[in-house]
Amino acid sequence: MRLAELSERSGVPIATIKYYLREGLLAPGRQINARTAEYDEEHLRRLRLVRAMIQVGRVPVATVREVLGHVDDDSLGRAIRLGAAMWALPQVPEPDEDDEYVQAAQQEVNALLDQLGWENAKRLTTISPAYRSLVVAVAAFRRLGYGWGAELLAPYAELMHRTAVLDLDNMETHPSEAERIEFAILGAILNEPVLQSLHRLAQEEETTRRYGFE
Amino acid sequence: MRLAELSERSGVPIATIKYYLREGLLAPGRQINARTAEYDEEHLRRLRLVRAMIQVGRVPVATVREVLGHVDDDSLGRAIRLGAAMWALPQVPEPDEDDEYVQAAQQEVNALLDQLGWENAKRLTTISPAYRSLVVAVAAFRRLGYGWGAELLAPYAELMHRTAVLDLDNMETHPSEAERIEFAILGAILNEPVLQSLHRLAQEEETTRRYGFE
DNA sequence: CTTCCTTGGGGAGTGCCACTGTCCAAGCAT
DNA sequence: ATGCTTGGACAGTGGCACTCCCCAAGGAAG
Repeated sequence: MRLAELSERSGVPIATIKYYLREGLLAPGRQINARTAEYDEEHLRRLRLVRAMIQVGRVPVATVREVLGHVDDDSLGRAIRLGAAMWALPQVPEPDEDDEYVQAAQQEVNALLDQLGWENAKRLTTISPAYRSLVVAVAAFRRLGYGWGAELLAPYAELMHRTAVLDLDNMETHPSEAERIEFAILGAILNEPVLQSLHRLAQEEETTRRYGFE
Repeated sequence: MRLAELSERSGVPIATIKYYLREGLLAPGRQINARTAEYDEEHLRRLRLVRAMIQVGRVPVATVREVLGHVDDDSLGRAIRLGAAMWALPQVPEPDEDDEYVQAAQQEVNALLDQLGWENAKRLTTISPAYRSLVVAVAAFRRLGYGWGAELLAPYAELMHRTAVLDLDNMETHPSEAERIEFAILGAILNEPVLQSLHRLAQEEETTRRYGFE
């Protein structure tokens, strides 16, 4: 298929596809002659994945390129490829280690991990972006005068753990290793908008149950 | 306190505070004379809230202004003020009603709401941004060939509902109505980074439990 | 064969957004 | 009085995700 058809079937404007090609998010088509290139179903699939990451997952273009590099790298083990996808996701600014609120938040989060018995996560605290962004968020609450301690966080963490179990159970229903990897990476990125939307819907539902529409 | 001190105590650069003042995110200080203005603790608190929304919550400046307008509007009822905060949050692009995947996703989500008995949420489908962004995310999955039906979504929705119950329970521990409103709005915005981080941490924990570090 | 339209490539430009640098006149401190 | 600081205004700046425009090569129509 030509560029025009690729554009039509994916719904992505031609100029944007050219941009993705230039940025290395999409492999070049098979060159038929100097001025014609041929694209196949695999290109279409990859293009849709890129679009989903950028538009639904709000992943920056540079990060998409990085994530796709891991997807295509057969030399990596499974945990590494999963980790590569999640760790490349958008991050909040680095926590300022000297800030007193950040230090307090760190202790709070560490206490939480102890309380939950998340030994593996504890070992990753120095490098995990998820740990760092949690610290930043908790510190922001504390700065505003809201104690957001391990005892309040724990029930949330428990629920999120169950969510992660669902994620991995779903992933394991896929038969082939390659498909599992793609689903996991896709899931790590696209699940979050789904969860966020469900959370907001649930808040609307629960708020109106308690207080009505007014 | 002067601008310089406000900057120092909040950690926000002076130029940025000036920008927020211009954008109407922060009330002007009490004018002492033509070239001096005085700020108080309330300004500091508001500034920290603005910063948290922008940096941790990734809320656009225009949206922050809108949300703060609702926070300060005493004429609104509680549910409206809560809704105003959540509905102003960043959105994915509008779903394209003509797209077949979007239509299928809509039916899927409607079936889910029926199955869960979320009657109130169902009544809001035409206007709720959360509903629309859920549809967009589910449609993106379907376009990539992954069925993401009500039966798979339901357990996630159940967990998110419990999360929302925790949110509102926490909110109700605050004694005054004004404080509850502020906490709810703040929570709606800052809770999401917390949840997202916990989710990723839980995924890391669960992945390494199942597959080790490799 | 010639004219005209289409195609893919590539660089430059656009629009948005969150800042940030510069300037200026008025205060204040010494 | 002199020089530093302050608050206000406005014009950049930089990053990012596109998007426009032009070009030369093919192919189609007459």
